Amino acid sequence: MAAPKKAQDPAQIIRLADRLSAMGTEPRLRIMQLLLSAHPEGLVVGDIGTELEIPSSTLSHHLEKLKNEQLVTVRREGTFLWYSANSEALEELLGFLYAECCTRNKAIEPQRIVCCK
Amino acid sequence: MAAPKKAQDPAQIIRLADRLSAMGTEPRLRIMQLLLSAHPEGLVVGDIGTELEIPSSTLSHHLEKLKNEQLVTVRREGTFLWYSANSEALEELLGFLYAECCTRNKAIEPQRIVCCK
DNA sequence: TCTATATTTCGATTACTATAGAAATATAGA
DNA sequence: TCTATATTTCTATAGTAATCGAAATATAGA
Repeated sequence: MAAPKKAQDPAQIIRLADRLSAMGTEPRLRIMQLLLSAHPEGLVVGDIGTELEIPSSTLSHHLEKLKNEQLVTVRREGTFLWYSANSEALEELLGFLYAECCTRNKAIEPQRIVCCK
Repeated sequence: MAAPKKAQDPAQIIRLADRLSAMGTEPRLRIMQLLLSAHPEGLVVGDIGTELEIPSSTLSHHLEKLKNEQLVTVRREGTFLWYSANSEALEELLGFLYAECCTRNKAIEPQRIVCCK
């Protein structure tokens, strides 16, 4: 069995950076937010576009980017493509940030993330 | 007193997206990681550059970007500029992601972030 | 097969973003 | 003031990314 991925693993850092970047635009962050609110079924492309008022070709590019970074998954049902948030990728990302900020270092107290509000 | 910022606040989404984007390159994610490991004192620009092998002009641009997004703070001590991770901005970011994934929606179980590994 | 609808791909434009050498600026100390 | 060191700004280049209308493709159903 391979050793667990460390935060210093160059490939992991690059993957995490790419995922942060993929979520780092307003339209795509809204897409992720919307898909999470419809988790785990997800939403059809057309409904995402209608909800967020994004032209279909633009939306298609954004979804492709999120898909390339494994932040979303797709399944086809007839003519429709259902996009869902990929909780595994989000877990890795959130786990990394949590570890860096709250565990490996003590920049943020855990209860400020976990309990409050 | 102003109402607490909701996740739907357009300005907050844009700010969070900009911060995700700012951390969304390998060099800048490494810078943040390094600054967190030296938190709260932070590090001098030259030491960051030496550690990560980034030319000074390139590093300066990366630091400027992180500073513009409030992800780092700077203080001068003589000739040296000390950069530190800004835990408040990181807390907002981590809090948002945690809420979207674990609280508002149930895409990830909290204990998968908080306890494991 | 023909039509309607869903989604992507094409093509083009525009605008950022990362990079880094060289020059400029800032501070401390002699 | 002069020098040394730290850091930024200038300048340029190359690559990447966001946008979206129009055309192409995919699927279902009549």
